[in-house]
Amino acid sequence: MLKRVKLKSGHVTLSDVARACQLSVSTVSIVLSHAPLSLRLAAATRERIHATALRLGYHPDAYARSLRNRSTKTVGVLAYDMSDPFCIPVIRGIEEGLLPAHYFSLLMDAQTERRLFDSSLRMILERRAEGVIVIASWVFEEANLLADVEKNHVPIIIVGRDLTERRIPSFLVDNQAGGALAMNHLLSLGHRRIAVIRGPEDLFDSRPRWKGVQLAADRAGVRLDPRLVLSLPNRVDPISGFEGGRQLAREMISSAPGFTAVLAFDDLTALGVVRGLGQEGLRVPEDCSVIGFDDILPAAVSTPGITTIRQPLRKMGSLATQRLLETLQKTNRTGLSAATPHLLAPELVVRGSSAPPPAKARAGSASTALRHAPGTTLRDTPNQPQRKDLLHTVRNRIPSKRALDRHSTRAS
Amino acid sequence: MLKRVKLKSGHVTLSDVARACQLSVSTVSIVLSHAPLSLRLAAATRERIHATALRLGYHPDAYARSLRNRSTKTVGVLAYDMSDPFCIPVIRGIEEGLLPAHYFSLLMDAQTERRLFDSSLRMILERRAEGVIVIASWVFEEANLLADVEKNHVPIIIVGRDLTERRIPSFLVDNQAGGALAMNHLLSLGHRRIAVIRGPEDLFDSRPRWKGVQLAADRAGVRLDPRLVLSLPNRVDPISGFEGGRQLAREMISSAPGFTAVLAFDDLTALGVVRGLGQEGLRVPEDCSVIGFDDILPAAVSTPGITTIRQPLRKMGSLATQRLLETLQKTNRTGLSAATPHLLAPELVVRGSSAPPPAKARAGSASTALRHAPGTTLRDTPNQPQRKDLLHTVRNRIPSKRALDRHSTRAS
DNA sequence: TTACACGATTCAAACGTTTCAAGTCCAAAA
DNA sequence: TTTTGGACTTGAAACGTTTGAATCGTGTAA
Repeated sequence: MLKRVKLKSGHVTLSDVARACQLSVSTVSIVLSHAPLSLRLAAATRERIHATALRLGYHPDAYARSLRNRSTKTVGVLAYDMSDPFCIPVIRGIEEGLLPAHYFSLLMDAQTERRLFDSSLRMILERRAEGVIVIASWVFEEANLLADVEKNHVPIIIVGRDLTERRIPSFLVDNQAGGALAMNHLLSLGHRRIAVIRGPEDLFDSRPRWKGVQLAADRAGVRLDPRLVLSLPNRVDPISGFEGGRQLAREMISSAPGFTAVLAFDDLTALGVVRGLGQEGLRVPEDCSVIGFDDILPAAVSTPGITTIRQPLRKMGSLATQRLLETLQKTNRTGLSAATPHLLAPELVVRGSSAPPPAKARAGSASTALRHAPGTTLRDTPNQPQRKDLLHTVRNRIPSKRALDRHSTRAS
Repeated sequence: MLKRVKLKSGHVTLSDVARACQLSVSTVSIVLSHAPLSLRLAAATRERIHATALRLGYHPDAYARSLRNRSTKTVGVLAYDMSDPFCIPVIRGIEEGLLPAHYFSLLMDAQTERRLFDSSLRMILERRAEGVIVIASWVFEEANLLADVEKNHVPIIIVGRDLTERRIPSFLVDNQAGGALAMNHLLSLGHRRIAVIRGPEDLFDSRPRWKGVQLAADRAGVRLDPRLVLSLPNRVDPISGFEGGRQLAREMISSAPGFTAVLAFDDLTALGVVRGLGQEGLRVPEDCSVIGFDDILPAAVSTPGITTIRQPLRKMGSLATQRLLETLQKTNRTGLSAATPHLLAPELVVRGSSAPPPAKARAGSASTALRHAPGTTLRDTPNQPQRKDLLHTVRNRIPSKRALDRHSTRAS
């Protein structure tokens, strides 16, 4: 007949329910956790326990439970910067993969800060996430914490960056194919004098995208004017691309005017370019076309909509998650074949910002210079996670070298 | 000399470290948790323990620790939809408040789904968050789980919605002041025939914003044409406002043409309006001005930039967090004075989408009809959390009724 | 020699669960 | 009457920590 007067934590526990029911903790646990044994219990008892639990507002303590069960059903998700619109659809994809498996995401935002990246990863480790998905277009060099992740046998996967050289399975868009896709689109519209704004040096994506652009230009026999190929400065936050695009566009107009299209590193840069052009009195697309990369929300809702290369962001998230869950299934966790990155095929989304060059500029160009493969139609809906209808089939997960020609789709 | 061969979980535990050091678990714990007792320990021992822990990659188990300590240092953050650009700055503000207090956010995304809202809240309860912050422009009526939150003595705060009637402390923008601010801006530019797109019925913000708009119009003696006052349909996801704005703009052009400005419910709606006007051949701002509400990223980076009413989103997040932390400090948690909502002052951000009406329309209007209070200059930088320079001082937290006139600031 | 203090380390209990083995009770079979 | 068996319920240990109390040497004072 012991009677505890003060309950230390404000939370209702199993023993609170047990006391109220005049039953043992075990019994209550068995019932409330739907253990197989609960079938052996009198229906009336079960009923009573459930009712009491509901009345008291009991919720099992995930901490105690995980401690006992040694499973947290948790996957750590470490985003390099959640204020980058890039991250959100990826996170949605991850959520989409996690939900049916009854896993739970532990979402951390590194806010483009190294310090936070480290502390977040530590947190994920301390919270005993069973796996980690890192969303990083951003660099995290020589993070010694990653070694700790391995020491604790926590599988890790990265989205948006190729880290296969460190044996980390990687899911990212085929940047080279995307770069080529963008260039081919402009070429097929008849543009010949094309400005390119490359990404910042410290961003992994910059190089392969540029390579794809060059390749496509070479193939078409178009020479890129070096004065029209500039690089963004290293980014300090997601929107610095906008400022960069705006300024570089203005610089190019004064240093080497006469281009009829700008191929921008990403959508925010493209939006900056549109702004910069406007400030110089040029209209998009009448005077100059602009194409971006990523297909983030702002690109879709601005006017004109930004023609862009869509990254299957959501797909990247869900594929990465599936992969991680598969790994967690196996007891033998060595089999994370991280030999080659998973390159997802990008898709061209044509919106209002690209059009044939103005008549005066079009003079010397052979309009049928490029064969233009008829692609599937793609509606002009933004790459937003909540649109169920946006889950396009990615036709070839790892595109062949020839994929460059193939992708060209036309939207409204 | 007992020797355990198989370690069940892959994680390195205290006893692993202890064994490696030939010391007891207690000793190791004392050292690694920096308990006061650790000062009594031989420096050499301390050294050895730290070194071993580092070598093995030990990270304390947050679950076991919280269980024992009965404190999780966790605050649940429940966002109604993270893909809404509205949420991100608020989350940043929360993070900003949590970090210095060494609290940790448990971020959940309800994805505008009732089911997920419930399960997320349950999750937060099960993970023993010490408090909850709900970001909700969206409704969650009769959520019985909220009762459970109370039963477990978990303080709760809401951002973006007034729930003081349920005794929940609420932080939100002064919507009525904002609505008036928007209308006054258009009026002061000389617009008289103004279209208004009201928010959907099911959104709390719609009514007070509209009230402010009406009030301002009345004061200026301007009558709003009922054919030019339409409501958005209930939203299904964050970007449905865009589609709504686009369609309503086109409808209005055909049903009651001749308006010179559109006051849109929020930024996405405004962006939709710009698109819709464009499709009908109208240019912004030359033929028609557009003003939005919120100041989300897409409004800032589109061209022209959208003139808008900025919500101090980040501030809302950090104030709410501070308030929550104060409550957690006290042992007596009853003092959550939730009598009146905390209304933060909105700010007018002038960008390219608003300008005086076209000359032909301006004919009959008295151009000096309104006195125009000179406001502080506000730079045209987007309401993005990562810009440190964006932390404006909100001059009056709870604006007086006369605040309507006062706020009018001009940016580049 | 005993007692004592002191510094260094360890014991053991507890946090809220889950789960297996082991109860208890009662009616029916031996 | 004792045993058996089934239906229902409980005891106790464990998960990885933390922490106040206890232990163990060892050198010094009584």
